[in-house]
Amino acid sequence: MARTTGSHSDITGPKVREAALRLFAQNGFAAVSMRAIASEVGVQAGALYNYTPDKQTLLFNLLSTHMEQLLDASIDDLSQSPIDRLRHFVDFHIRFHADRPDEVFISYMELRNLSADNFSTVEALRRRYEDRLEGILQSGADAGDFVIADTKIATLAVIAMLTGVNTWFHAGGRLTLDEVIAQYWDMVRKAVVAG
Amino acid sequence: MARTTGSHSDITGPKVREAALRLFAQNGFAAVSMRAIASEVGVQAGALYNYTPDKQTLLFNLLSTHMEQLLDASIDDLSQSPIDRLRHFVDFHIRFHADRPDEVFISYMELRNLSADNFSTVEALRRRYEDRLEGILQSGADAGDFVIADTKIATLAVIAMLTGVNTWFHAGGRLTLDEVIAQYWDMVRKAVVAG
DNA sequence: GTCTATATAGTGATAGAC
DNA sequence: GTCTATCACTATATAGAC
Repeated sequence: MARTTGSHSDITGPKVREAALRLFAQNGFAAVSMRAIASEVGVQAGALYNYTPDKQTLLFNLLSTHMEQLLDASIDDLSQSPIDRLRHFVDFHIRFHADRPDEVFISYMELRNLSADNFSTVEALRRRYEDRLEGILQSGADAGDFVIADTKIATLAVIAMLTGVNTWFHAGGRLTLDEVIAQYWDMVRKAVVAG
Repeated sequence: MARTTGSHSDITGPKVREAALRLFAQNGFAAVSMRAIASEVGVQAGALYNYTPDKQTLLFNLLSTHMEQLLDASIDDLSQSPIDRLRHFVDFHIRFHADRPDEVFISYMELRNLSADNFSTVEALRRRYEDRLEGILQSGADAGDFVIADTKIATLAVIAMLTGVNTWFHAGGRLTLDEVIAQYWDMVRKAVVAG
């Protein structure tokens, strides 16, 4: 397949998103210039506008794609017991987030830099993910497996606790991810059962 | 006490810090200009430099002051039982942070905008606070009151969970702060005792 | 598709008048 | 202590050549 000289859309597009993701995570959306992204990709700033209409859309695409992948990957098997569904959620959440530190970081840090419309879209996706965990906790509470005063609070508490792993975990550190997951599962399990 | 016309140092100084805090929390350090801060205070941009040598120092002072106040206020009574010390920590942490949403927010969001030296200073204060909780958990584990696989992980998990309250709690909402604290205490207590 | 050049506007910080 | 004016940069985004 012959290609016009200088035609690299299929290569440059992903490189722009990867560079933007890394730089946004490292320095913050507002502190990263289009020139800095272009420099990282190896093109001039003007060329970036072949791949995004503006800087705002670039950020939005990174965040919405991440949230959609999170929702696609988080499968809740309703045929299992609430305790098994919760165990799976904890394992999945920590692994998925540990694999994508930059995406997770900007998803928390750069929400306020989204336009109002874009924020609503991302926020709706986040709520759907939270609802998935709340469904598990509610099922367990209804079945008498869990003792939870308020499932919404418990949902937010568990997610905050699990996502916090990303602020300190690094592969090759004192503990393996399996060990970390085991202890978090132990704490989450105890926190929601009778005690 | 006579005062020279235009001399408002004792008023303007705090106003500058308050405006910077509010704007940094709302829009992010990098997105807030000195002109925007000045406008909020009611002076021209040049006047701000009577109160801070530069924008970086303004951020640093907000963060370090907050961390020092946190450390000063978090008193751990070693004569109490580990469970009572932990209960007090949970209650204190949630209340202190709920009272200072802007300070807490920028303390997490703007760490990367600190210079290397300033970051080290703030980071050291944060570690001292974490160590306070880890001391409680270790005492309880040593006494057999708590069952904790790794006290460092448990420390980070509990702090992440408690600080997460700030992302959603607003006074006057569905639940009072007392109710929120009661449920978080229930979850934390169960998570660290035998189960 | 990428380049160079540019329009337009904003930035942190400083100098000197009052 | 605050003002106005300004320096030296940097920003996003666009136009038109190739």
